[in-house]
Amino acid sequence: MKEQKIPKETIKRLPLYYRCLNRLVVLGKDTLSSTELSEYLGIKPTQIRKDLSYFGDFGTRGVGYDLRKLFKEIESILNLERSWNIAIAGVSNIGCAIMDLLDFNHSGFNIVAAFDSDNRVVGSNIYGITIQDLDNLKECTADEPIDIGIIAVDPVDAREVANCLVDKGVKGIVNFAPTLLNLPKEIEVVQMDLTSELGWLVFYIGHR
Amino acid sequence: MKEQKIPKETIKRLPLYYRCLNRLVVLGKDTLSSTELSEYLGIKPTQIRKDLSYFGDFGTRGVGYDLRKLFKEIESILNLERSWNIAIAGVSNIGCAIMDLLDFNHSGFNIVAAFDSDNRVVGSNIYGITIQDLDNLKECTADEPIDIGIIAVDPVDAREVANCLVDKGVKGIVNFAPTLLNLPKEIEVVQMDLTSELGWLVFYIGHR
DNA sequence: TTTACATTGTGATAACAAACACATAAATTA
DNA sequence: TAATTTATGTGTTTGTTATCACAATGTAAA
Ligand SMILES: NC(=O)c1ccc[n+]([C@@H]2O[C@H](COP(=O)([O-])OP(=O)(O)OC[C@H]3O[C@@H](n4cnc5c(N)ncnc54)[C@H](O)[C@@H]3O)[C@@H](O)[C@H]2O)c1
Ligand SMILES: NC(=O)c1ccc[n+]([C@@H]2O[C@H](COP(=O)([O-])OP(=O)(O)OC[C@H]3O[C@@H](n4cnc5c(N)ncnc54)[C@H](O)[C@@H]3O)[C@@H](O)[C@H]2O)c1
Repeated sequence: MKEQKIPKETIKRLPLYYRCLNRLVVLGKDTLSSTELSEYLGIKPTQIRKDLSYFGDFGTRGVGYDLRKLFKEIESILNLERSWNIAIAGVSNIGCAIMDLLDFNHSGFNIVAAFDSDNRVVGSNIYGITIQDLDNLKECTADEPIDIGIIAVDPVDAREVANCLVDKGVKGIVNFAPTLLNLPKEIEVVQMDLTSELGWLVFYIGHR
Repeated sequence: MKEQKIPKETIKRLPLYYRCLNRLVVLGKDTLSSTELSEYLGIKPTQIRKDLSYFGDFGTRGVGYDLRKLFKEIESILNLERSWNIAIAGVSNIGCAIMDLLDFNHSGFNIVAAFDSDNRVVGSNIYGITIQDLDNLKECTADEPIDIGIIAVDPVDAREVANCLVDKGVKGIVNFAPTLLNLPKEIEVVQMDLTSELGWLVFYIGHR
């Protein structure tokens, strides 16, 4: 291992390794080779080893990796040892699906607040979280800091909501609305955009 | 313009250009420079010009691009002139959100079938589509071919459903379940995976 | 018509990422 | 204990993508 700039693509693969390892731990496996992992993930073993080597020498030559140890290492690299507070804006289909997903997985991502502008849902309780009015987002002084905001509101409202979330101090945003957000560059933004994905998908499907 | 391999990253940006252009057309704009588009999208103007130049000379030097013409060109490149038939598997939160989104946008993506295994929803009608039992997916001889399948079922069922969809002849799959699909390589797969995205997001948020 | 200016298209270069070849080291076998 | 096998870690090479510099070409003003 050598100090070196770590490719973004490497970081993006780590969560895949992490989840796969997690499942194998649950299945009671002990040791794992890069070749075996590569068969599960469809990622070449040399790629996996190179990715891991940016962070340390986790394996044993001739043997492979200690599954639990490697899992813990990746957990630590990704900052998944601590838990992260999440606020959800827009508690309709997508918003509920996410509350469902994160609550069920108790994955270290805690939903600490949920907001909606629809009076019919404000005040109701989902998974132990009381849905607040969006104005509360603007004004509330949260007990716990919110680390990440997830936007699942109507596309026309996404930008305003994003700005509110940034004002509240979130460091990252996941945006399900097909709306480009113009945020300070220190805020990490993940755009989950079905229509765009379909767009490039049909390019490739059509060219065969 | 010259015959040349087109970067995948270029293809992935085209839908962003496409949507932005669409909005500007609606706003009644006529002409657009790469610099202006770059301000909307946060993509460098040279990048935009290079991307477009793989497909032809669409602009006029000193002037810019004819908005409508460029829009039509990109539509044609991405194969969005024709419409695409989509089947949805799993009509719960995510499935409904997608039916909602695609139905509302009438975007050239037509939902022609929807499947679920839950007897309580099978037979009910959403947006004019009757939810069918998953067994129907295995047996039905569809009137219209299904081009793309969207998977929004429970993670443990995703693989089986994916195989059914492939048997039915889909050329591409969008998978919302956090499950890796092992499909023939000629099937294009888009993995929409919130947990993985959160994984790499917190890496970067944590390292500041 | 000439000059100044705006904007595109592209070859060349730089930055980034993946793949490869092989040195290294542990385990197993003879 | 030597030879063989297995599997990691990494410097080098190859491939891909972004950026840059600038020639080409159009518009508008002098
Ligand atoms: N990325 C994807 O895969 C994908 C798929 C489907 C839909 N979407 C998008 O996700 C978003 C949510 O879709 P949906 O079907 O779950 O929701 P929806 O469109 O049914 O409703 C949006 C919800 O947000 C609330 N809302 C609207 N404005 C708000 C505001 N300013 N503050 C707080 N809450 C507000 C509404 O009251 C409603 O509950 C939409 O933008 C949609 O286009 C994305
Ligand atoms: N990518 C993301 O952003 C994201 C976010 C939230 C949830 N998810 C995932 O999306 C999927 C759907 O989540 P949800 O909350 O909409 O649904 P859900 O988990 O509430 O229910 C799944 C639906 O699929 C149906 N189903 C289950 N097995 C099926 C089968 N074999 N054939 C047909 N239908 C079947 C069920 O009857 C139910 O209607 C889950 O896998 C979830 O983990 C993804």
